[in-house]
Amino acid sequence: MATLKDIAKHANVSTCTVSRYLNSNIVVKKETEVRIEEAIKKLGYVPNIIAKSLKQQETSNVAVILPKLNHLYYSEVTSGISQTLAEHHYNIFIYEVDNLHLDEEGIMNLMRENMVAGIVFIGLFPDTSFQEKIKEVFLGWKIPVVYTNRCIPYDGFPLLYPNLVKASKIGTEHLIKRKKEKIAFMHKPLPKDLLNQFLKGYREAINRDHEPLFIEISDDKNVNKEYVQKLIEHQINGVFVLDEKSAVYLTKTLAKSNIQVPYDIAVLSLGNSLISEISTPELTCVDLQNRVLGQKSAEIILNQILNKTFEDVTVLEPFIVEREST
Amino acid sequence: MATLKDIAKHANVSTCTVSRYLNSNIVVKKETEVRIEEAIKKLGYVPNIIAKSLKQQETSNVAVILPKLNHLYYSEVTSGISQTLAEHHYNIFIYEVDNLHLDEEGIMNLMRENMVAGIVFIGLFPDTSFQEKIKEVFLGWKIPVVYTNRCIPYDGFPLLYPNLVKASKIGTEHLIKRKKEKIAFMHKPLPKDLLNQFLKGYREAINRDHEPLFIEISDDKNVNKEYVQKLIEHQINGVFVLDEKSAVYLTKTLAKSNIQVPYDIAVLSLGNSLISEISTPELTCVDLQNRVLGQKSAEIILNQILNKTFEDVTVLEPFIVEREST
DNA sequence: TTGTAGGCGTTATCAC
DNA sequence: GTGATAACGCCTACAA
Repeated sequence: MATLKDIAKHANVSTCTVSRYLNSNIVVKKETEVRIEEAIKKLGYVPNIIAKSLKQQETSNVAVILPKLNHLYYSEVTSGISQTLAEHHYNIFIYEVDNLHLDEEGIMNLMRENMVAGIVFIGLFPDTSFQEKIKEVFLGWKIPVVYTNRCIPYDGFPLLYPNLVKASKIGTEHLIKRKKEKIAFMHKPLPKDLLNQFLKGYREAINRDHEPLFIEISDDKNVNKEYVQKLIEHQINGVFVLDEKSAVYLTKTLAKSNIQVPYDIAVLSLGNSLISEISTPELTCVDLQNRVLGQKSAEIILNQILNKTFEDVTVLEPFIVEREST
Repeated sequence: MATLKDIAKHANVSTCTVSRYLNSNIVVKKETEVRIEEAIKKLGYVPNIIAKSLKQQETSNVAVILPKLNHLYYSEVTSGISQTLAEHHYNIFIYEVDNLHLDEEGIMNLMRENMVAGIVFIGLFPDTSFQEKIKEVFLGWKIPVVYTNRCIPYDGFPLLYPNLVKASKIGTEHLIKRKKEKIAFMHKPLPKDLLNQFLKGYREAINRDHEPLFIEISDDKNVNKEYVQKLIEHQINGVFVLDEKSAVYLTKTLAKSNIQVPYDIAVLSLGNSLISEISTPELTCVDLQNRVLGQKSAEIILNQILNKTFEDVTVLEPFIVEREST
């Protein structure tokens, strides 16, 4: 494989002339340029980024760390990241933590070993011990970090997440607008602080004399008649479901119970992926702007790398996508 | 950041002792080991893979090149790749070609620049001009390559795909077993060679006096009543749909037309993602083993890297997953 | 068992 | 405008 040296020799100039020409650091004589270009073409020269990275002590690789890729949420966010990074000629490493068999320390060492230019954590590591590790990386080793989609208080490194309080609020308001005033919340097991945010938005929207009904779906189950029974008992006519898959299974179960969606009970889900779109009936939902989330995450990483300013906390505004289920 | 040199100095040994100790090339005196370990811990040493890669002229980064990540098919295959590669401590680069704004030459140069250890192409580049480029990379520059999920004749580089003829055959057979003998094929626009494979499997399964009905769905449309009308005209009672999303929209449209699935018309889709699972009714489908496809793709790359033997062509066997739509 | 030194392909600091 | 030379951090012959 041809190297810079080979090009230099072939073009009768020094390596540094070639290097500077390629990086547009200097203007070279037209004649020199021609000879260099010719040599590059003839020898099929391609620069070696590894050598460059070693010399410059920085790579153009950004790591994305997430639980799993084969999920519409994560792949959408990641695709957004990938899009923005590609525009700036950065490469993207994917790490699925479940596959890594590494503890937090191991993951961080992996990042350092590979000299990644930045790290995007997506919705991960609820425990605070890891936050300390991330802070260490961010503050100590000065690796740009973004924490995407964990709604935690600001703690020294940039955060980026959707406004969950508002998501919950506009979702609830939408149901109320559809004359569904007895509204239940359905959700898979969830950290308490998250749940509190949803509760807050819900409270802001709801009539104060309406007793909220929170229904937690076991992690090992889908929504079934048992859950629908609860809805009936409480004379619920609107349900806000915190994940799309559960929302789908809810509508399925309602249909089997001869309960009409949205006439008897309206269903609104959080998250607007293909799932909501293809469900029967198609689900009205709160769009959390997943792709934008990814794009902005990448932007914040890039701004850090390029020493530009960036927001400590970026909050995305959710919006309603109306379909058939409300 | 501490380097090997620092460790060596701190432990009062030479860099090469440390290096060889770390790479388990030699056994060192217990005492030396202790001193080295102590230095590593004290200085927080992490090896620099970039420098290592430069020296060894090889990286442990494998590139996955695909059209888009935010799709259940691609993300599932990629997750499989990621899983197997992670087990062998390889990193994975993701390149979404739509975002790259690079022609084939540009993509290949990117691979060389980054000195990737291998490349997995997933379902891409139907035109043969690019096949030539890939062959050049594979044979000329000796970068391990796998071509995943393009059912083309063997042409010098390893191929890996599901048995589409069989997929089509067992799908058709399943419909026949359910007493649905007037079977239509529905599909989005498709390269002719692919279509021929499906046709072949179909022919092997079907009664010879049954005239096949192929329905192509416009790229800009979902299945609608117009298509259902065709089914009725031809007295179809079973449909084999070549993509899950279309299958879902077909069942939706059938429901709206008061046609019962599976009683009046059975529907069977190709591909077993979450989409088939959550559709109403849940779709019987042909599982193409997407995750396994990814895993095996990674294995073939690894075998090439490690100079082990590997199959030129690997064909995966599809199987039926029975749900409610047949 | 351990040390010395050269080089992987680049860029950067000088000097000319 | 251009060139020589020294790094970047690691591995590895070869030497001791």
